[in-house]
Amino acid sequence: MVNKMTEKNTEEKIIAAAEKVFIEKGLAGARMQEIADEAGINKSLLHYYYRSKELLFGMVFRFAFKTFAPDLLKAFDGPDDFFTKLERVVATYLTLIEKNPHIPGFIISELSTNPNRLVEIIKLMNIDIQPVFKAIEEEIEKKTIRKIEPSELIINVLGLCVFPIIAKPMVETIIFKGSESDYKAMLEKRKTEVAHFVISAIKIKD
Amino acid sequence: MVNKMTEKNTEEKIIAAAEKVFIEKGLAGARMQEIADEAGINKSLLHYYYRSKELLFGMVFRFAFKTFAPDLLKAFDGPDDFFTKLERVVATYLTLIEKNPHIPGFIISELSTNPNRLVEIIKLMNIDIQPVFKAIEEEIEKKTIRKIEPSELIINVLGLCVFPIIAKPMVETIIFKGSESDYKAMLEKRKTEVAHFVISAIKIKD
DNA sequence: AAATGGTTTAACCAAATGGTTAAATTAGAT
DNA sequence: ATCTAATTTAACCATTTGGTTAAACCATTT
Repeated sequence: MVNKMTEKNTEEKIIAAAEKVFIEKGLAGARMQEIADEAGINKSLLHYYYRSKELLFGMVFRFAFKTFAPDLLKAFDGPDDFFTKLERVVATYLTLIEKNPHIPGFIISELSTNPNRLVEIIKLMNIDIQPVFKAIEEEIEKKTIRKIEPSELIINVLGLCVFPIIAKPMVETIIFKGSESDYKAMLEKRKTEVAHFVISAIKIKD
Repeated sequence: MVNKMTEKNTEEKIIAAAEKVFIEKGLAGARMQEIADEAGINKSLLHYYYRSKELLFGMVFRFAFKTFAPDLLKAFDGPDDFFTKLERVVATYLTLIEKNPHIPGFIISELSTNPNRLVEIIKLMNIDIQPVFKAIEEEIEKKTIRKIEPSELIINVLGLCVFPIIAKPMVETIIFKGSESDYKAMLEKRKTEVAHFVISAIKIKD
């Protein structure tokens, strides 16, 4: 056993480096040599452990997708009422992507150039949003929220969470006149404000 | 004069081809040869007319940005009341990006890898969202909408418009189980529903 | 300590890629 | 018709890039 637990072994170093480079530059923009340099190893080791650029990229992409796809849905079961869940989902998700701000854009961008990637990945993951659909429909029946297509509500919540992060340069430059601190403050505020906004759009008061 | 008005001249053919290829594949993924093939011309002509890949890309990027940045703001002046404007802005913008669905993702993605591009482009364009800020603040004062940060409202509207289009593969596959017609119907519906959603989130009824 | 098998490296390779060049072609002016 | 200047093309070039290979290295077993 080489692995001393304290320092990463080669495979881990490669994955960490590949994540960094691929997520930052995309499949087409990434260079195998840059990944090797980032990992501090010889380029041949990339092929020794992962065969090809495409295969290594696949690892990174699946990791990224798995990290970001399911958390949303899981957060939606539990005993709390719908609005509390919504608040929790948004706060959790925004915190997660705030820590990995390049990943949503990476996934969207790579899927845009190669939507096929999604087909394979979904086979291995079986994502089921049916429970979320059901939860929304129940609220509509209970008349706690107004009639709305569940798909529409889900898309809205996702868009409100993801957009300010993937569009950071534009938002920061144009809306906040280049002030990164204002941008960050906005992100922080959205952890509560997005749910607040959505709830005030759908809640039926009586 | 070579130009017969009916058929595009070489420069135009190049730009059209470059738009298609760059917007589809991004700067890093695009190939000069592919652009030449798409335009039906010799690769040397790309350099003859536009010097380098970077310069040709700059043309395309500025065109894309100019097409998509300002329309939003312009639609916001006029005599109509705030909610009518909002409805019009959303419908207009969604129609525009529906016809060019790859452009928003293209801009976001390229700015993500090189935010510096935005700095130059803003010099040539001077985008001023101040009027929109003001319009929102006035509505708040008039108590037609609840107290909300203007930046927050703008970001929300943009996110609700842009997200379902840039995330098409995910939305279509996961939320609509692969049904493109359902996806398209959703987009169509959003031309009115997004404004409706936003208005119900901010309107003060009395 | 010698053998073994996994790991790592330097050197190398073929294909791809952005870009150049010089010749050929074309269109308009004289 | 001939000249001229812009346009277009094929051939070429240097560099980059993903990938391979064979030798070196190193830890463990015997």
